[in-house]
Amino acid sequence: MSKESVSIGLSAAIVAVEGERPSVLVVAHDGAADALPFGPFDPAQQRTLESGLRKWVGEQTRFGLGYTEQLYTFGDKGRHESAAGTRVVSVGYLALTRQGKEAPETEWRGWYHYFPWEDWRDSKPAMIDSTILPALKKFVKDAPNAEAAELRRERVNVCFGEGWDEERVLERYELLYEAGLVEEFWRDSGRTNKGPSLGTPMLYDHRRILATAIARLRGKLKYRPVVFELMAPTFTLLELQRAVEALAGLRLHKQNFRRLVAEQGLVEGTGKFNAPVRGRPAELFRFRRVVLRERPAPGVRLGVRRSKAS
Amino acid sequence: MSKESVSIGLSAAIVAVEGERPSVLVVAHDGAADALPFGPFDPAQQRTLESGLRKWVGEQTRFGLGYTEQLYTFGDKGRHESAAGTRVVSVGYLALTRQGKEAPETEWRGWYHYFPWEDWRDSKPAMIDSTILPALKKFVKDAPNAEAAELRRERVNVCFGEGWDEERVLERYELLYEAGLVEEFWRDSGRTNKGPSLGTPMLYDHRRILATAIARLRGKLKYRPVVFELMAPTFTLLELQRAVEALAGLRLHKQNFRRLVAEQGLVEGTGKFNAPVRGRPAELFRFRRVVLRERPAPGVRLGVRRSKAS
DNA sequence: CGCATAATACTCATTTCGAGTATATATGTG
DNA sequence: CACATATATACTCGAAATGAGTATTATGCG
Repeated sequence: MSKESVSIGLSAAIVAVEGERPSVLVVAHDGAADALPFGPFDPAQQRTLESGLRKWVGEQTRFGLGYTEQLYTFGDKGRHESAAGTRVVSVGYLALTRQGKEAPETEWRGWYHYFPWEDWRDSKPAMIDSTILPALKKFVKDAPNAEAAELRRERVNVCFGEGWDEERVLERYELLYEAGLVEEFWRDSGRTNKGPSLGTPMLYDHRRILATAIARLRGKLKYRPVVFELMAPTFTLLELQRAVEALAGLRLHKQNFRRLVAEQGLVEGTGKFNAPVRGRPAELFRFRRVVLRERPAPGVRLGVRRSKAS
Repeated sequence: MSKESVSIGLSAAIVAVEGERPSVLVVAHDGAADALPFGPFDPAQQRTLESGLRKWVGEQTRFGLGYTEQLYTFGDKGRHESAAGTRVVSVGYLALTRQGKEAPETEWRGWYHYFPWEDWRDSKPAMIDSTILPALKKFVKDAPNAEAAELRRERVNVCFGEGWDEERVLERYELLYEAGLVEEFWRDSGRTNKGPSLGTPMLYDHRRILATAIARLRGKLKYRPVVFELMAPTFTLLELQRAVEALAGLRLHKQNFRRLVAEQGLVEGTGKFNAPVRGRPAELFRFRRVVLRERPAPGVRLGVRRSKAS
């Protein structure tokens, strides 16, 4: 067995929501592609991978992390190599925080810059019908044989066909990658893209890690009360709804959303009210930490709405 | 930064179901603890982590893997160290297969040997009330301070309290580990256990990886048709139900289970029937692969039953 | 035939879900 | 102040999903 050294890298998709904008902390040097905060894992100093993560994220970004969750470990050759030629295996994490002032070299960026097709809040993004589906149709036709074409057709249908499943963020990104619709595909294969390039590209496989993070978060929303990690200590129900909508990329039915949240005992009123610009003042609520004890799987069930009316 | 070398290990929880027994492929040397098939990742030879996995699993166990899924990457100090003292970071995988003849050195072992408290099919396992809860009560009392005690109380309640959530396999194992109720805790801390030791221990952190695998599989069952990876090409609905029950560790309501499976279009009848020992013959069904195209998130929803009757 | 046993079909009450209407409380405008 | 507008909150309604059960059908066996 040959002896080639491996090093472990840690990347984190650090997510916050500000009003209606879900954002991710990126390291942006001029000219170079945006990157997720990334650091090496030092086995001599750190007892666990996660403590290593917390340490250098703290150093690099001055952020205290709240909820963190490991996402996936990527070790693909060619996707990420260190200068010395050692193989880098990167472990991706999702971390939730309240948006604060970013440290030097980093900035908050709305995550739909990277995934414009994932935001269905206003309406179905036009690019899906105008660009994505035609290009994917071609991708199906270009399959090497009939069986492969059938497989591709199924994937296209599951990802972008009838019945939008907001959780399939990674599947959609991977499909667009294979179809050559995102810049990373051309960069990784060393060729030049002559077709459309969707969304803002990122360094290495960081957009894939971010896709994994969004997918995981959208799923988790429904059965664990993770949104509250992103909210201020008190908030109105509409603010909470907007945060969930921002993350899920969908509009929710207001009345039903409040019913669900209330029924599940996720929040309690504070008796105080906000001072709205117009309209009736809304009560400020806080998260009821006790539900973690009371209910086996509390989460913000979505209560999606399918019609147009509000 | 000190220079300590790291190596990557790959472990796989290879799962099959035989009748009512969910089982996992283990490497069992006499005397030594059972281990998951485990091998080093050779960065020089392998392009991706998964291809590395497939290669040595094939060599060691002669098994072709079907569905595989990465689970989690563990790097805790002390939980797994190589002879040379290098730090081993292990990437765990879940793989599903149909049970066949095992290769030398490996054998199929029912996974409830390792997690006897997870099988609620007959009834709530007696050990929970007789052993686990009393010991955990003591664990809560032994907390260093009141706040820690409260945290521990919440965890105990979520893991073993009212409302069994069959997916929390990992959380429960970790809690039992910290409370010193599984052998690995004492082995890892170099002390001798004088209290109860629950379930069969495994090498290194393999039981933790297996717990992660079971948790993931139990979750996935409900929204992806993964059970069919474990079934023969044709099967009766009761066989399918028994497989799901075996994995989930719960009994389901027969009539409702068939309604769900049928309504979702997961299976189609073959027109053939089995030859039962007694009773009316059951139709043999096969998995309808097309649902992967038709429905966004097909899965075997459970239809849990809460009463005793069949 | 008359059981026992299992498969399959059908019924029913309750809960959940999506959608919508109604009412309450604020601001701003003429 | 009356009224339009905007937002918050409460309540209603029908359709579908869910949990639980009864009824009927098809076998083998004594």
